[in-house]
Amino acid sequence: MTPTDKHTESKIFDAATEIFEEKGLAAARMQDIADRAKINKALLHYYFRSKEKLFMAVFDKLADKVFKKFSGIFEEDMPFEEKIRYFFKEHISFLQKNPRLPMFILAEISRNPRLLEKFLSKINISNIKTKISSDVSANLPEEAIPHLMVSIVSLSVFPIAAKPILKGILEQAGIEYNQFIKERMQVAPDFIISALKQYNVESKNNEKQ
Amino acid sequence: MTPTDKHTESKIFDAATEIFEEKGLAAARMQDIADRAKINKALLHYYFRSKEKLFMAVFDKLADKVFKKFSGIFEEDMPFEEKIRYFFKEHISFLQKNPRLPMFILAEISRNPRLLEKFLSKINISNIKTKISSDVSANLPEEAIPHLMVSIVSLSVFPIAAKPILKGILEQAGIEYNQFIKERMQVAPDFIISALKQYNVESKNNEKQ
DNA sequence: GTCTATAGAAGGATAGAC
DNA sequence: GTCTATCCTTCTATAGAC
Repeated sequence: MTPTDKHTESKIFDAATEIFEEKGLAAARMQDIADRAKINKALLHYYFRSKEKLFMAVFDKLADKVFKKFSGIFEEDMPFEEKIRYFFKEHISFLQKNPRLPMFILAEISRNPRLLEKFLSKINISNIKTKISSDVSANLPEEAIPHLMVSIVSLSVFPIAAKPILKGILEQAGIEYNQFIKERMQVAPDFIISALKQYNVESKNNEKQ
Repeated sequence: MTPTDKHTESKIFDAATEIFEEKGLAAARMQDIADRAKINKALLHYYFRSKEKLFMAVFDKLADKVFKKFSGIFEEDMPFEEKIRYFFKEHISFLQKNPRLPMFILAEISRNPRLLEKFLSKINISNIKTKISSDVSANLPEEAIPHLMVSIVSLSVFPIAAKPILKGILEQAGIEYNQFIKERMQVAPDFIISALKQYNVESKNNEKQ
């Protein structure tokens, strides 16, 4: 099955995904989507009723995709340090294949808080929290877990979400963006693991006093 | 001088700033801006010619504001560890006062790459790089500086830029967002400094071998 | 400088032929 | 199911009175 004989509905859906990811809901034009899908504008309404409904279908699918990736990783059964490395490898290579995805989700939610509900209904945060809790060295206190998680996500998502700016700044400094991101698959987990090791050292020193 | 007898031009500018930050260029309406400024829609065009020009004026001002804050901090004369702590304190409290600013800049640039040039022209990256280079312990190799910088910025910007999502997730876990961010002013620099200390320890061990 | 009224263009949505 | 033609609303922008 080649891309050209896919059914119309999925051609529309794929085109809509590209346009919405690129421009966001407000700037996207039904005409743009029809053009990219190589069909007539009226067909968009035939299949999806309205721009709003088409957008919601796309957003829902993409939010799902993100969450499957995010939460799946912590289910893997491996030692914590290895899991952190696995997370960054998996996650950054996923985001590299979908570089517009994080900014799309973040920007659309920040402009339409009603989308947040749709998003939150997909996660069960305490599941993940418990999982990590049992993983991490007993030295890390309960309250530190959410901070660790936010740090991990910040370090993995931000450099991809801010790609255009970061790419621009790095190039001013003579650094190639794609190479830099590849390095981060190693650098970022090193960074986190170092911080946790040092934390353990300091905890032991405090116990001795 | 009370807010009500400010000159019309600056009333419009302030209203436009709020609306554009909140909705982005594409979703913002000239009527919204006129309403918020409590003047007539025609006056917007009298003072700023077009929506595009009004937007550019706002974007330029806000990009300036961000960069003054970002680059200024590393000019301070203090030991590196203290500087990191100072950066997070200053930066997070700045972003808390302007919570929509980072997402506005990131989202608008990612949707209109022409804005990037305007933004980049404001920075001199090698200045900052040299400054940090001379700050950090001699143990950190040259190539690691950009990674350190990106990690610092990721950890400070992301939790604010992703506020709506993060707030939603934290509340599901029974954690209050503002309190959490306040804690990060301490947690994030601790995290970075720990990682650097551990890095130094490992470098010394390698030398011994 | 500020307002009302309106022109003019763009975009979402539908009717109706095939 | 798919197309052309067109309606109708919304929005930017301007004309012109005060």
